[in-house]
Amino acid sequence: MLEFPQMPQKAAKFQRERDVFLEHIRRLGLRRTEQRDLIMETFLRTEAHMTIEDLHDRVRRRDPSIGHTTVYRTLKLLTEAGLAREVRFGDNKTYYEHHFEHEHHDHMICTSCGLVIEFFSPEIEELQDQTAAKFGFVPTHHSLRLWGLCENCSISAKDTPTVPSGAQPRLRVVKTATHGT
Amino acid sequence: MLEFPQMPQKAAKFQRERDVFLEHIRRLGLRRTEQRDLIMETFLRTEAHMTIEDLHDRVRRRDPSIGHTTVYRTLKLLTEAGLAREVRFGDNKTYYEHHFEHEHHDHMICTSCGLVIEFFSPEIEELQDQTAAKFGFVPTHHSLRLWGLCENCSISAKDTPTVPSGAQPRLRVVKTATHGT
DNA sequence: TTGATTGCAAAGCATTTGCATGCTA
DNA sequence: TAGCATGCAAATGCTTTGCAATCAA
Repeated sequence: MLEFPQMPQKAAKFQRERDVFLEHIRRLGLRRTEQRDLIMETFLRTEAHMTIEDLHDRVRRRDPSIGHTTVYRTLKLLTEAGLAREVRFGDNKTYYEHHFEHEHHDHMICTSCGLVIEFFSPEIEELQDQTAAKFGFVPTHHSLRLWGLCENCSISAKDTPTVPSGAQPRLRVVKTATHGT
Repeated sequence: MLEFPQMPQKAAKFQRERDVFLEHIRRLGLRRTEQRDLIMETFLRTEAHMTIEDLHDRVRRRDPSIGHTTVYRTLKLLTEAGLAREVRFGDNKTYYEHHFEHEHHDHMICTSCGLVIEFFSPEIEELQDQTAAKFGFVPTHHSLRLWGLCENCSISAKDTPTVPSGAQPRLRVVKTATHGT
């Protein structure tokens, strides 16, 4: 069981997420297993975008016998249940982020350091709907990603006019900064 | 050589595109070959989003000996030269679209019939920049995709409350409808 | 003549599937 | 006890790489 000392609201949220997962499994006539519990718990306690491989590594620290197939299958269940969401940042990797009781948001990805900023703009959402309406299009969901340089990297770039560049940066930091305009 | 009877402006554009490609190849110290010419020409004359496999099929109608590897490599050159652009519509396939002298645009994808609508909204672009600026983020490029039902499919859905659904639709139509608000 | 290009086969990757064994309910 | 779950190995599907033969400049 996940423990959140001094963080009762996180513990409560985990309870709700676990209930959603167990209910999803029950509804499909599936079974609760130690592996699924461990994978769910590990996913929920990790506050970052992570790939399947990241998650598999973390899970194996607690149970080295778990295979990657089970991680794939469980992450699919978590996604179906609304606890996880797939995201892609253009580096040909599939990342997963927490989705339960998370507001919809979009992403800015720093192509220099890999920082990912989550943001939300009600104005952009509104304009998307208006634009879609002009084509008689009824949107159900969307994806907006901005690539560029984050504040730190654009300052560095100013200091060093010659862009070092070279290898693609590994996405490594996640800064959650959701707010309206 | 591509021929465009009664369409002198298309012929002229093809000239410019071919020049860009040849110049790109020359600049890199590479060589002009029949295969590259044929692939470029086939790509340029096809007015649709196409996968590598689509393009390979078309190319083979004129020269069955061309291998898929060469198509991959040439499409990479075309992309570098600014004539092609990779796009993804969420069906796990990589599509390529014409990019040369095309205005930037985004996509709406009908999840029922596969129609792809290209659109452009200066207001959305402006708001993206403003939103990025709030985070000190300097965007270089972006991707916005809206999924939902196109006009025809949302009308059909009204007539038939029970959505047939089932298999994922194959993206099959491209309607170019670029305009501002 | 030099070195880039080609097409085949094979290798890589990420993800999925088949299947015998193991384990929930 | 029935049949879902697991983990391995193998199969996919897409893309890239190694390499010998070929060809452009």
